[in-house]
Amino acid sequence: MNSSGSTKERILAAAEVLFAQRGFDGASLRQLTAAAGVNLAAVNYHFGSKEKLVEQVFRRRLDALNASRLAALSRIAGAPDTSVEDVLDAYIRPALDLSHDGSGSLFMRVLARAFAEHDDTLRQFLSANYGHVMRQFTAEFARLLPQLSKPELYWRIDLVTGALTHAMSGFGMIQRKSDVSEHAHREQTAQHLIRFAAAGLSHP
Amino acid sequence: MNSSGSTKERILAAAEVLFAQRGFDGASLRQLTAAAGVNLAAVNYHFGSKEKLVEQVFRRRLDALNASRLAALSRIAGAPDTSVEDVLDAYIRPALDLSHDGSGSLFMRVLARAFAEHDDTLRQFLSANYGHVMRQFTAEFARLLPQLSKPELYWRIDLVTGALTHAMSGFGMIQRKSDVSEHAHREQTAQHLIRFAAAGLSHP
DNA sequence: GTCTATATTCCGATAGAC
DNA sequence: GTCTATCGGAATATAGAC
Repeated sequence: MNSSGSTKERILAAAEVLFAQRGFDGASLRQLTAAAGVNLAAVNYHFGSKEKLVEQVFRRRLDALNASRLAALSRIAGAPDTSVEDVLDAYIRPALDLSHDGSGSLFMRVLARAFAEHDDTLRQFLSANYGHVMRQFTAEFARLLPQLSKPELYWRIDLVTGALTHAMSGFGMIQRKSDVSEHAHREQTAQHLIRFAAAGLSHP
Repeated sequence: MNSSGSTKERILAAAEVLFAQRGFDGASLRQLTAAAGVNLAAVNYHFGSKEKLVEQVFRRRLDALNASRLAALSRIAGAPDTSVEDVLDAYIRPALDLSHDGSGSLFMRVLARAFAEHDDTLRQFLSANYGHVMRQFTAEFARLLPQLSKPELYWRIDLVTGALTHAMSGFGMIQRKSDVSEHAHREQTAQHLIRFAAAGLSHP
């Protein structure tokens, strides 16, 4: 018996794992369809091409992830007692929750690869579909850090993005100790990230 | 007429550019030798395989880069008036200087790709050959930040590495303005990086 | 929708002439 | 050391039977 889910869904799940492990070029459709337990031709039938499959791998996660981020942000944006840490939490926690559900944790690696790829097509796709999320978060940071000039704020957010991508994709040197549960480790990661990023954003 | 340098050197230079642009899998030996103006068979003759060529691309830059970092560190390590910013400067400035010389700036992208690849062979190579550099810098940070526990310090250095890799490989959203010279832009990058990282490392 | 079979292109690597 | 020619295989993609 094949794993659960439709053919499309099984292809997407297998693609996420293999793209994280081997990259977009490194993972072939043959490996991918074999892992999904579907026929080689199924990818082109359901998605049209490998490139379109890549887009759908992003869409599957990012639609929910960024909606969750914006929902969390809307609950605190503009409030008088909101802190920089709160805004960072709204951005980071949805990604953390994602990593609890099965292979979701690997998606952050896929995202990190997309950053490193510098592929214009992919970057335009991400910017066109999810750019408004970053803009809303930036606006809230600007409200909370009025002493920073626009260029200065952009610099700092850019550096936070780097630290965040690095940490969330788990390619740091810190390895989870075997006596720490996966959940506790993720929570610890979030706390370190938030405090570090808040310090970097807020320093005089 | 072919570009300057020996065949080996021209292959290495072309490989650096293409690996940065297209990745290790994405750049083929055919594109690479065509760009270098050498015969397809030259790569296997001079390097043995594509994988060994990748190693040499790293060696060509990292030997000098890390020697320069350690030299800068040795001039300040252990001194009573050394600051966290000084140590960060010792680490970052050599990478900055590298980017002044021709295609050297692209090497930081190659390095960022290596991080994203998660390839064990490559990671072991980097750790075995250049791990001592990170250890010496970590020791100096530990001296300057005695209030931090070892795990806490490792966390923060890891996050700094993420921000640094992100910024130095230039895939941030901040684009250089046309009225700012490349040199001035790099200097500005370094200043932002150092202050940001120092804040993230030192916060209570 | 799923399959087999195949078209076409490209890959890394090497043999052997010069 | 450099070249041509090619091997053996794997890549994406598609045509057409079921």
